Amino acid sequence: MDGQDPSYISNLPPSHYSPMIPPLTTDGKYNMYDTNVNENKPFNDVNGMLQQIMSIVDQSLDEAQARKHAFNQSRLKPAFFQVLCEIKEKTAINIRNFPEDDPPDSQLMRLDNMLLAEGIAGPERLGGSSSSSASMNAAASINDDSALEHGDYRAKLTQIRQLYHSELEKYEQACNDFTSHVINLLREQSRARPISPREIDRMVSIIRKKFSTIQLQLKQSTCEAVMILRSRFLDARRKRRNFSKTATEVLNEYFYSHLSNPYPSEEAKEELARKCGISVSQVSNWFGNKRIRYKKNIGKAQEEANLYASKLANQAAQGGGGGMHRDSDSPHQAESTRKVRSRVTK
DNA sequence: GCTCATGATTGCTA
DNA sequence: TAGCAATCATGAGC
Repeated sequence: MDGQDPSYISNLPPSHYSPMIPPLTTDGKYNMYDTNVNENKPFNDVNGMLQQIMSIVDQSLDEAQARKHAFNQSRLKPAFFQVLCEIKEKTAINIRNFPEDDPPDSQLMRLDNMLLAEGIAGPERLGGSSSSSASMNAAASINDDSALEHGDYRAKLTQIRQLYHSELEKYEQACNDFTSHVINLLREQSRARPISPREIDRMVSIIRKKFSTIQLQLKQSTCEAVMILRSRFLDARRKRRNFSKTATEVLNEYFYSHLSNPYPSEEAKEELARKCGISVSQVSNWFGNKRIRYKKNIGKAQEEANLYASKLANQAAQGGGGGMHRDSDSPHQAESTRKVRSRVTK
């Protein structure tokens, strides 16, 4: 929609324009050379103003500037432009209308939440993210190698965070620059064209939407980078580490001292996890593997069982004790004992 | 490089 | 949902 195309006016009911608009020529254009139109006619009626504007493209730059200046001085100009703005609102401009109060994009919200959770977005936290830190701490508590990797992980996460913020800043700067440029341009143009403040707002909104699409892509690629980093550092299969000797001993001691019921309760698992510096799920994995491998190789396991039995006997003789509860401490365990015995003899 | 040990994962069952 | 069984992937010893 520009000021040189009068088509939107011709679509209006005659009451809107007939007294003002010059007669149309046979090819559908306005007769710029109508004898009633004086080229130097001052901007003192709407018909004349329209004619002056329509013919402005045929003039030299100086002439056009002079006419534009005179036009801006006209007392009718504000009302005239207001009418034209209303016409634009009611006609062609509606095609470009879009809902101004879009619901928040769910994908964007998911990405924002993830970036927050990973410590990429939001205020910087010591040690990076809380969730990833927790999982990394569990992994890193076993040995120094893991601790080093933890540091490496955090360094890489910080790198991603810095890159994300620097890119985000660039996008925001570019968006603001471009928006203010367009606003200035439209305001300048509004001196000679019917551009309402609402139309400017709409244009700003369009620009912001375009830039937010770019931001979305940035957030997506940042999330991907974090995912790749996490899978590289946290993929347990690739980074499998044997538990420390102490941890294995603690677990074996519990296993063989509860051989008839090698099913630690949640509390026992937590205690074992704390003692061994591993997670509860690792304790569960260990007992799962241990039970199945014990069952498969009961001969060899028996030797190991004897070893731990004598060790426990020594501890008992010295008045020590492992601190963990023994077999048949509870009715629940007695029931479990029956269960495991029937399973092992399957 | 091969073999065995071992921690983790997956699919299934009760 | 916990546990079993099979399997994968990696570590460690030789």
